[in-house]
Amino acid sequence: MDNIKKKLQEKGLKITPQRLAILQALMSNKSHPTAEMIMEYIRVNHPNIATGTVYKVLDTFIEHQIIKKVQTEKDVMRYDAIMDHHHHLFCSESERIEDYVDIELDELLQAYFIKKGIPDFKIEDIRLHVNGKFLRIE
Amino acid sequence: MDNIKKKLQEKGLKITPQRLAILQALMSNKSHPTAEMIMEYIRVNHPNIATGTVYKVLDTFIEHQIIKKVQTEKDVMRYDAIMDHHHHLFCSESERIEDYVDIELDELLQAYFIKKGIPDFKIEDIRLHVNGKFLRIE
DNA sequence: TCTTAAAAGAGAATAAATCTTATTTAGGGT
DNA sequence: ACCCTAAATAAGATTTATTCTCTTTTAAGA
Ligand SMILES: [Mn+2]
Ligand SMILES: [Mn+2]
Ligand SMILES: [Zn+2]
Ligand SMILES: [Zn+2]
Repeated sequence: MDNIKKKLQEKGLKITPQRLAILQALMSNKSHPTAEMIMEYIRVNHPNIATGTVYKVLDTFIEHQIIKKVQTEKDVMRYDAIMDHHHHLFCSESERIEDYVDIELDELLQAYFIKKGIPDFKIEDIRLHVNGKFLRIE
Repeated sequence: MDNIKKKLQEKGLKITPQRLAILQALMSNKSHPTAEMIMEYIRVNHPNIATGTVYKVLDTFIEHQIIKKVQTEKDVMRYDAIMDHHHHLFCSESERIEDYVDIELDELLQAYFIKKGIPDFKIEDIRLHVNGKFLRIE
């Protein structure tokens, strides 16, 4: 919880109970939760937190690069507190999304694109969306 | 327009003016349009098409693998009529999304994952989301 | 041509996200 | 420690994208 505070301070953000709760929720839940799921989780200790506050805080975190959005095919956004470069595994028959870290792959891609490039495009970031099936229940 | 009809017939779908218009709109517009954009486009010739019909038709097309959704960080879905395997270039400062076809890359990735695999996961499809900036105005 | 299941139209309903305004609060300055 | 104020939150209305329900229309096979 102290390093959560530090994280906010580093970005020059005021430390509020709501921000701490939301960030803590995101950091302890690696399943890329929705805003709704975060609210449910923190309502236990913060019964009066407003929906708008949650969305506002999430936006603030994104702006300050504390969290990221995870794009899905559903009409609901999901959030990710892990900022180290990583890819995602999407289950093709459920909403499950897992992180996939692979430095060897990243190096391979980097080498490939440094050599080849993409015409008229300056690459900033490459992420894989790997669709498939998990062979083990989480 | 005839091969659009054929496409529907192949999937066992009834040929309706609405479906033809929507699929034609999608195939002539490579910018990964939203449902709203498709409606705007086809309203010129189909002024009475219902919003619900457009969404219903799009869903039907997705079910029958005639089109695909394109995931974005905005709260609006985008659609893609190109079904051949390809990746996407996302502009980090606008809504522009372009196709990126690279068979050499696909082969590289395939070789990599055949050799390495992902533990407890059966890969079905790999797509790159390349974020960056377009260096030439479209 | 007739029949009927499927599709479309109209508009209400929902769900996610955003906005507005009043109130509260964090934290720097005194 | 206390003030001050800009920033943050609460509450609830609003918007926007999407879905649903129900009625009417239509495609296409018999
Ligand atoms: Mn939405
Ligand atoms: Mn929505
Ligand atoms: Zn992640
Ligand atoms: Zn595409």
